[in-house]
Amino acid sequence: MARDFGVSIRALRFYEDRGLLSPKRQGATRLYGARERRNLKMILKGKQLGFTLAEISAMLASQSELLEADTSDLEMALPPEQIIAQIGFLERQRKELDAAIVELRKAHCRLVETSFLGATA
Amino acid sequence: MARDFGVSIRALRFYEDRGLLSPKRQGATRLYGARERRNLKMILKGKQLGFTLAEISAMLASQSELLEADTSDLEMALPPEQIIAQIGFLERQRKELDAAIVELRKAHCRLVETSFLGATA
DNA sequence: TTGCTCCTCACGTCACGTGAGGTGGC
DNA sequence: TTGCTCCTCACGTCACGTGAGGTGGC
Repeated sequence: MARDFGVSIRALRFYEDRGLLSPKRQGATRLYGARERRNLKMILKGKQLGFTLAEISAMLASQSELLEADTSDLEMALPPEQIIAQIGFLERQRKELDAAIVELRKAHCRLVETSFLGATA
Repeated sequence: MARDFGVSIRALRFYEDRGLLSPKRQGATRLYGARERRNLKMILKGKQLGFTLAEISAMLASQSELLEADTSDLEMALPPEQIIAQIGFLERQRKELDAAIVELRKAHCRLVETSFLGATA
């Protein structure tokens, strides 16, 4: 049903298990409505931004509490400090990634050099 | 013993379980020698560069096979194509990280703006 | 004796993947 | 009847963390 979103059905079950989704049931079969689609959208957005499911769960909760406004969904559920913290977290990761990439590039260059030396020797 | 490396003892057990380390035993107590220290160094280097333990395991194996040269340890155990592949892999991750950071920054700006509006309104 | 480190299970975490075995409706 | 999708356990994966309960040597 809701695999227009490109997620596995197992993932949907898992989100349901964690309380992030709660589709209606018709017997055993799950029925995903507009609300579930909105929630799934937020889940995927949140994941893409590097939040854990626990954090996303909190966002969904705080969102359904103050369901007055209807902002871009995401930002209304996020306290600014959490955004700052998340940015810091992601930037640290990026630094580590960059360092690793640089080092691998160097290693590759050295390998190419030495193989040339070996070929011409 | 070998927590000069800043890894948990559980991690050492785990690496041993995976066959990446094989310390001698004196009764039940493990004795980590020079070889284990070298291997642990490679493990940590490999992890830092984003390789899985399975990949690192293969490196260690191929390294002990051709234990003739004694290059910077790391590069000798890495076929160039694998380096290239790993660089590509890490760069894809970095792109996703960058996109997420940009989006979070935008969201934060919008939040600050609207809170100003709210304060002056 | 107290306190320290070492040990071995073995379950918990994170976000799912992957069968195993069974059902409903066209 | 065949084939399809849906379902519910429940174990597997990745890299460990975290007790529970017991031992050796100063």
